[in-house]
Formats: sequence, C-alpha cells, structure tokens
Amino acid sequence: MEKTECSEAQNFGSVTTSLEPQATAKRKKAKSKNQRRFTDEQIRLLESIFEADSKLEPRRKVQVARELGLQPRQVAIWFQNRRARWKSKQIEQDFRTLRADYDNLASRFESLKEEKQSLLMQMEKLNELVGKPSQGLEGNIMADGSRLQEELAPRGVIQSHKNNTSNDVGCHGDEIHELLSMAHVDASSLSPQDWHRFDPSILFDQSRFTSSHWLNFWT
DNA sequence: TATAGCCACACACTTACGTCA
DNA sequence: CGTGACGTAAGTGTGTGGCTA
Repeated sequence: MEKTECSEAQNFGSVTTSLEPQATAKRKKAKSKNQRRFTDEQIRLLESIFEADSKLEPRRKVQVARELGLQPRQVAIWFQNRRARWKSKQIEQDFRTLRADYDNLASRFESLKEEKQSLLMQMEKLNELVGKPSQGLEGNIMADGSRLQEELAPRGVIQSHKNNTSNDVGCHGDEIHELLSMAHVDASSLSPQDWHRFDPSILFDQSRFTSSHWLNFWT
C-alpha cells in the first residue's frame, strides 16, 4: 500500500472523524455525486496517458495528479483499475480467439474422420479385389505386381488416376496416388505385396509430413 | 555477507455507490 | 417509482523488491 498517499486519499472530501459508526457516513460524504466520478476531461487525459504507457512513474503520477486536481493516490488507483479492466477485456478477447480456433479444429477433425472412414472403405474394397483370385486374379498374382497392375488396369482400379474415371473406387485414385507420393511410394511399381504390406501409419509420421502436406491433401 | 524490518508498489478481490434500462 | 445489472472509484489483503541498520 502507498501509506502516505492513503492518508491523503482518506482526507479527500471528508470532514468527519474516523470513529466506527461515522466511518460509513464519512465515506458516503466522500463519495457524493460530484466527487465520485471523474470528469470527462480528467478521464480523457488519463486515457491518453494510459494509451502511451499503462504504468506511471511516481514523478509523472504526481504531475498528472496536479494537472487534474486529483490526489496522486487517486491517479494510482485509476491506473490500477484501468489495468484490471484492460486485462479482463484481453482475457475475453483471448477466450474468443481460442474458442474460434477450437471450433475450427473440431470441424476439421470431424471432416477428417469422415475422410478416414471413406478411405477405410476404399481400402477394404481394394483388399477384396486384390485378395480374391476367384475373380480372375490367379493365385500367383500376389507375387507379381506388374501383372496385377496389368490386370487391374482395365478395371480402372490402380490406373484410374490416369484415366480419371468416375468409378466408385477409382474416383479416389488421385487421392490414393497423391497419398502414396507423399509417402514417397511409387504407385505405378507397387506390387500386391506392397499394397498389403503398405503401412498407412507412415502417413502420420510427423517427421515425414508437415501440416501443410496434410492441409494440401485434404483441401 | 546474511538477515530482519520497513516502505512503496502492484495485483486480485471486494465493497459501495451512481447510472441506466 | 422501484429494481436489477453494470461500471467504476476506492478499500483490503498479500506478495515482492529495494533500501538500510
């Protein structure tokens, strides 16, 4: 506490003594209408000083108090309260910003979840195609990637990204190809074993993929 | 050099009052 | 006119840093 100034402030506008029952009356008198609120001119000057610097040097405080016809203690308190108001507004602003960021992230997360679900379904379909010899792909197909590619090509599965067909599975060929290229995997020379062994988790390896990679891919 | 006491200051929280819808 | 919400000047309690004996 600024003890010397405190005593000055207590004298501000008061007449009565400081005995307990009279203390309230004293305060009420001190806070009478004209003295309680600062004038517009006082506020204007205080605000302009605060804008330049939110803290006052002791000497400057005394000078300002003299200019405004206030006690130095009143100027100090005004700056304290002003800093508190500024801080609470700042907290509100920060909260709004954080909430907006959170909302954005949450909605992005939801759309990523949907994309993931759709990709998992595509993976299942691909696995069905690759893993079913009865549908024209013979048993040795698993050992021969180039042949698989040849056989799948007419179906518009693997090379659909080149043909740009609207096949249900193939329509995401571009995305899969892009994903693989992000993982530095050449899809054109991918063998069926590779398809099976391909570990999607490498796509989530932070050291290999920056957020911009993902942003570009998903957007 | 370490320590205790004092002082000035800032901050968080609270109170009391004025203003306005 | 009464009333509740809100803004604000000021009081209170506490922590901290500088100074000094």
